[in-house]
Amino acid sequence: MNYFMNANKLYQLYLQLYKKHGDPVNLWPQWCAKKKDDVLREIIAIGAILTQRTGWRNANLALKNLKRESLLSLNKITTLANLKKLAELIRPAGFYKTKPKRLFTFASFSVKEYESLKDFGREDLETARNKLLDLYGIGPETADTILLYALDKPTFIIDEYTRRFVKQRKLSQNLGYDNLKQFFEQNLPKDVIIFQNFHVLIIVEQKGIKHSLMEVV
DNA sequence: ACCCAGGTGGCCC
DNA sequence: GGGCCACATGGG
Repeated sequence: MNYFMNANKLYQLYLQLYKKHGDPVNLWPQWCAKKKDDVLREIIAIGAILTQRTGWRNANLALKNLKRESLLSLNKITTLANLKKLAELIRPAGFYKTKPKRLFTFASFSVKEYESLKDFGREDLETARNKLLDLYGIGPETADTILLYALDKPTFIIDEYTRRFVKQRKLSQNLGYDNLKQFFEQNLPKDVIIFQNFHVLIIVEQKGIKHSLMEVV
């Protein structure tokens, strides 16, 4: 396979994007913040679920609705067990039959099993990742987004932007999730900051946007 | 009226 | 185990 073939080349590409677009902490200040409090960690995790197969404009509308009702926290979301109110508030994010259940399932897991998201973050990466993947509605991309940005764990996110980026630059033939994830992780220093930055830089490079996609903080 | 947007689980074979 | 497919909304 093409692992290990161009370790330095991929890192050079990262540095090139960094030079072109600047430090991602200035582009996505919340997601790349060095210090995150639990409130921010929870909002990032909630945002990761709301934005599944959905534009950020719509995910933001859902986040704003939750914030307006003072329900933008995992604890508060667990109080909405009948899902009707939750469905109503996050409706702009689409998929009203599945997303409320997904959000509630994740919130319940976190609140029941752990003191806080930071507490969940004390689990080692593989354990935490497997627990997330066991939850209804959390697939590899959402799990890795929560791990990388909400919990600051060194795991690489593969999303549509990453696939397009890899395809356009012909970095790898195999575009499967696990294959691409290994490709990035094995050809870069295992550093959470680099993983976070690279992912932001790929999106900025692909979309040309210069600001955080998540408006609510 | 179309098309798209940071996926996932449930089918089918 | 890989390859399809439905799923919902708001904005261009």
